[in-house]
Amino acid sequence: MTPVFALVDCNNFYVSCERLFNPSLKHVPIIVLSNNDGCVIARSQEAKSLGIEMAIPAFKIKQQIEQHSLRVFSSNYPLYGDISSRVMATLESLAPQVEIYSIDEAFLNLTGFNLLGSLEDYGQTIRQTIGQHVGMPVCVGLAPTKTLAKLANHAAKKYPATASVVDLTDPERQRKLMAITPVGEVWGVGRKNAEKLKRLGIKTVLQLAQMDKASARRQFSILMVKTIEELNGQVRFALDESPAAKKQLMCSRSFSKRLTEYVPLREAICEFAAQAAERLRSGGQVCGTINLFIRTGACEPDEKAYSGSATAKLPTPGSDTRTILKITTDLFDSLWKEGYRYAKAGVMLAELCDPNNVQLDLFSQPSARIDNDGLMSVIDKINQTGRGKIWFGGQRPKRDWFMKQAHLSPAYTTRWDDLPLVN
DNA sequence: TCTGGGGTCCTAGGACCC
DNA sequence: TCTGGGGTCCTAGGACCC
Repeated sequence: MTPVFALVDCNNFYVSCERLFNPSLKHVPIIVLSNNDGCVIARSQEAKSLGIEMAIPAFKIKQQIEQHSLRVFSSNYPLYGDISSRVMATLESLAPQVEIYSIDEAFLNLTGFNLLGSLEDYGQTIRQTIGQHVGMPVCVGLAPTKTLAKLANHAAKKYPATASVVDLTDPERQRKLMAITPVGEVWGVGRKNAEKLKRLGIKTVLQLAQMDKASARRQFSILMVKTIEELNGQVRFALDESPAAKKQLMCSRSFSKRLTEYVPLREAICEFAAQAAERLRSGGQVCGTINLFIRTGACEPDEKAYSGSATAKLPTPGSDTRTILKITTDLFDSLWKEGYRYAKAGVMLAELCDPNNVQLDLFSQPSARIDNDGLMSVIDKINQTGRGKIWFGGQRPKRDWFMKQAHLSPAYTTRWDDLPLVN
């Protein structure tokens, strides 16, 4: 049976989320900024047409923002996350197998799925259903492999004549599309490898599909070979419905201003460590090691630069904020150096594992293995009803180093006070 | 003044073992 | 003392994704 994968990808996802509850934003140019209002991470079609580039720092386009009355938003992840889960829930009702690939896209496995009409009709059904249930515009690409489905989706976005759905199951159609698509558009071919491929004379996707696999293995990696095979219709990347457990978890931020004093930086680091620990517990995991990094700014060349990183092992894997804070602050004391202007820091929890599957220390007492006094779960429960109700001594949530969010929209769907009103 | 945050996988090279 | 081959494990760095 020929495999059929669909890739459903939301159009300008963050921008579309902002528009859902604010109709005045339709048809006007909008951009959404990264954390700290740093750079552009989403653009409406109108903003793209104005030539606003992806990932450009906001300060560089100040003039364009004023000139074209661009509407600017800070990223609002509680809102985007909630809209995302609604889109995914709708998709789960439309296909037998769904792999949530990112916040705004999902692969469906439609192999052998009994469709009433054509694949293209089903793509339109998906679009209409998500439009009706959530109000989110999406594009759908259909093909025998994930890599080709990605390509089909790209075409559905790029060419209006496709009505946002492209069925790329026909080999002749695959060839035609691959011949006019630059190689850098392929899923898995990034900027570096696209440049390298071009130097080898491979400029289109079709040329990559026809590349000699042995030569691809030599000059790139096994991933490039798999990508070539996928472009030729052979499934090398299967649908993954239940992604593997996380292996590491990070909480890091740039500060809204440089930190030069010991205490505020320590508070920030404690905050990151506590947040990371909370996420660790919410995933039902424990961690074996903790890594801390602190560093100065990268974009001020005349400033004294310092970047420090250190790792420590937990005596036994755990997820207790008290333990994690203690180790993190010890690491901080080993890294801290006076006289620098710190711009960013982060805490990474690694060697994550299932608490029931922990490799025991020969000499550890069972009671010391897992945080079992119940304190953490009580704190988590309380904090679930509103962030930052309870915190530990070293933390100072929402201090002035906290990220800049000058253009934040309301949390329409996740905070009672922000519910939109209908008059 | 101002350039995100959070992940995964692959490879090369070194240490160490037999 | 020198040399060879084969293997594992770990780490750092790089590339990719969104």
